[in-house]
Amino acid sequence: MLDIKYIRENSDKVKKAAIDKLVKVDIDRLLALDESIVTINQKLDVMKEERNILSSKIPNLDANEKQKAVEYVRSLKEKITTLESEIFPLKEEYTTLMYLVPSVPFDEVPIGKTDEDNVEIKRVGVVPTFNFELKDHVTLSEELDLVDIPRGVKIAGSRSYYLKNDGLILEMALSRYVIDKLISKGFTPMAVPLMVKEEAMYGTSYFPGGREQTYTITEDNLYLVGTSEVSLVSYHSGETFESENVLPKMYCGLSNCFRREAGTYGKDTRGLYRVHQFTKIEQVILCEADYDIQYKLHDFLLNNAEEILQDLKIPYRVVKVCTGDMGNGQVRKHDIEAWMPSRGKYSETHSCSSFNDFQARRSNIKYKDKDGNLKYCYTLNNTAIASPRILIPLLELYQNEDGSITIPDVLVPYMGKTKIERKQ
RNA sequence: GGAGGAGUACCCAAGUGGUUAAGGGGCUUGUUUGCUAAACAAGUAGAUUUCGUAAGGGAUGCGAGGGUUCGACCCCCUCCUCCUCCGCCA
Repeated sequence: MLDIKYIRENSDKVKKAAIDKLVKVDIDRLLALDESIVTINQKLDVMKEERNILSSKIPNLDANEKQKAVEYVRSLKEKITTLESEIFPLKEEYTTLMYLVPSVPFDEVPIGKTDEDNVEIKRVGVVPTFNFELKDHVTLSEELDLVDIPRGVKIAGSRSYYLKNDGLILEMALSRYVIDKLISKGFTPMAVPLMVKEEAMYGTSYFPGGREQTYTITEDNLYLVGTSEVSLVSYHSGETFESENVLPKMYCGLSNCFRREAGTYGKDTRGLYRVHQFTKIEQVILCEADYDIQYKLHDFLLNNAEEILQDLKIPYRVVKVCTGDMGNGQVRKHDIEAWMPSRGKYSETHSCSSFNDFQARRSNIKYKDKDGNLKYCYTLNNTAIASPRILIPLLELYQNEDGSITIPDVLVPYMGKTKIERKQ
């Protein structure tokens, strides 16, 4: 959510942002509503003041005067009620529009419509060549009994799977290695609620836009999170930090993530790339409302993810995400795409975003600055590791001609072995 | 799941329909005394928004949202949170 004052004073920028982000929202209508609401509210305030003054005098009046006064205030009350019923639909429309208004991306963000317009800024690592025919992760994991997709589909429908044997251990090893790394960088590790209230979904700006991607538990009015970012950002919702000295707050959340993947029917159907339920460790930072601080922390988050891929010796590229491929609230975003041999291309494994105060405003997270002013925090997040998607490059790049998988060096201590081999 | 109770400021807590939401503790400032400290006095109800160059005024605000009323912390409804007891349970 943006500050209405900002929208009033920068309507051209906001309109351009909406066009660039492919968001349909009528800013002129919003501003007209804002003006009407303010005008009516002013009238209401004057009438309410009169009502308050008069009604407070009523107990001291004699019977005759009292009756007159009550009648007058009653008529005043009717006018107030009428005005309030006029303003109500305006406020509703205003709120609906406010939730749709996107944040204004930084100037550096490329303008474009889809992920094809994202701009590659670097490639790291060398795509290896093999002198034998490569198997894809589905074949490898079937042969080594690491994953069972057919039975996942039998039990839970399409895009479902079982992780088995060293497949599970590998995921746990990755998780533990990543958490240890992030702890060493100052993050507080957390396991988070996977089911959250609607406020948390709105507060992190996944709602109203992302409703159809979200699993709903109707009976209890709860929602399954698509990322622990929802729970981590909401952790401090409604709170005010007493001083900027306690910032930044750095958290990493381990969670299962649930995504309906509505509208992706027929897309990425093979294997573990696009599934309804996965495991992810997410980095989240709340920081001061300062461009430079946020900028540096964004680069820090991005670098952490890159280090993880470098440790795993997975070749990747980093792209600047274009306006059309950005979320509503994001002002700067980078994706990291890992090389996936079976897809023959780099594909997204990490996504790093800065929000300015877009989420903090909705979640009401503030801090008191040096001068005692209350300000909304800035929020940022990035993937640290998401499995099973990361298993695609991992299994495919670490496969050997005999069908075994070499364990990356950094994971050996967590796996307790150096190879996954076919059971005899 | 069943039966009760509670939510007021940084903390405790009074307030059951009427002007300015008691009182403690803590905190801040001041006065006093040789120190730790004590006593006394004053200040401590946030936050949002609107009008105004400003000084200052208005509206909202007692867990959240509605309702009744001329007027609601107080009465009614819904929801959230916490506590006690019973039942169930990894």
